[in-house]
Amino acid sequence: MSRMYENIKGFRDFYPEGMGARRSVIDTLERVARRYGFREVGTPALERTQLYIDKSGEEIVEELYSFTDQGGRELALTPELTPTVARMVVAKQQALTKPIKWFSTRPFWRYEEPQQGRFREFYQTNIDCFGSSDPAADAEILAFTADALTELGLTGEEFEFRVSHRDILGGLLETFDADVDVARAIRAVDKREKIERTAYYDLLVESGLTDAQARTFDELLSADDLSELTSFSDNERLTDAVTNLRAVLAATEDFGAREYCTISLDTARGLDYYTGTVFECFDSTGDVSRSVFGGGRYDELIEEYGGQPTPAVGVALGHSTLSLLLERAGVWPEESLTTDYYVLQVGETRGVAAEIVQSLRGLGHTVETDVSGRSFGAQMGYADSINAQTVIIVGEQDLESDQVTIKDMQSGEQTTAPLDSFPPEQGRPTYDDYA
RNA sequence: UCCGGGCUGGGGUAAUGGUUAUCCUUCAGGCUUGUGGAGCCUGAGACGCGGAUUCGAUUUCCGCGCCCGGACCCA
Repeated sequence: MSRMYENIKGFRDFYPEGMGARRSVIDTLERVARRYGFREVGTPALERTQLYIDKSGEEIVEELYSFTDQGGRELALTPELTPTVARMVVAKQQALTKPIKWFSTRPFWRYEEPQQGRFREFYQTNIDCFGSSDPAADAEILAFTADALTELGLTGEEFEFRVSHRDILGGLLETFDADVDVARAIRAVDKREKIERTAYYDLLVESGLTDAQARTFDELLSADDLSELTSFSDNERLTDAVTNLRAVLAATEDFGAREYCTISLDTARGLDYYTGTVFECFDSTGDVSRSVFGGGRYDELIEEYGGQPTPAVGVALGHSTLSLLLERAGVWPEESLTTDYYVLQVGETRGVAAEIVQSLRGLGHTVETDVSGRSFGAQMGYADSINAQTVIIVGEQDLESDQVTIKDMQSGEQTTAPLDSFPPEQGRPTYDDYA
């Protein structure tokens, strides 16, 4: 049979084995988020297109799945969470106690060309904190992220957070010349590691720096000692940024996350969205070339959306790059089905079998039984294919002596258990309990 | 939007301008209403879509779609 309908480019199906692995990753991320007191929010798949135009400009529309609905509204599938949660904060600002700490895991959509680790429909877990400008709030986001990754099985050997501050670049550029196109220069910095050195200087010069300034600028960015910056200039924006970054790093020390953080001044994170701390997570081994995910502080967005001035900091963990990182580190969850029990029927034993099945399910176990009228051999083959740990054979022969047979599928050994005490009131009965 | 490489049963593959498209695996059933991961038997299942050239196209050419990777972009 030929395929009637092809996939939509960049959209993926997840079958049970792979979905099980994804579910386990999501559960881990969310479990850690809950420990930090982040609360889950639910958000719509559609927003008014204007929400994104206001934040990112008219050009953004071509990156969106946007359309006019039957009521004439211009809508778009959400390409990211931040505008939505910002809108939510503005809508109920007075009612919400601060800090507002939220998380959510859900799909987003962008009309882009798929590449490694990038799809048109992709999943993110977003963590945001609104209402605190204290460095501890930034540090808590970093600490959460570090805890989540280590809980997934990664170690500090496998990832690093490159941390910077937006005003370090901005302040530094201010000291050179008022005419520098800061956004353009920052975009150049973001490419620094990807392009030729001369091309990088060219980009800096295009943004308004002289050759000599470009060289000085580059040298200062390479410094891992923040005091080199403050001794170069006493520009207030710059020195404030250095002070703030130091405070954030000191707080990560307190939360036990400092060891994962590296000062990396060429971490810029795209356009002028962020206002303070910015950070990206990278694969230390270099196998995943793009950043795994990123976050930072955006203190002005709530006000821009019509709310009271409200500082904010957050991170978005993209599941597609995260799964690349986990796979290459060898800690991606196993993609196989598991089943606690298969209850095998032989002859007309469905009544008794169903009772056992429902009792085991009542104990919280995953239990399957025959729903196809299959033969003994076929049922055994099916039990094997779903990775059943234990098979309970409910056969006419067993019932004649008021017993069931319990078979351990790993070893192949089997024994019998009395029908009137199986299954017990609690626990997870196996072959070993009756051998 | 642009560039490169792909596309043959569910997965992996072979061959071919002309008869019934190869093999492995998988799936379903059976040998086997009382034993799965071994074997045997039977069955199911494919040339991505459209157009052109041709007596004839899965094969050649063009367009499109999808997949993989890259550029741009990365909120």
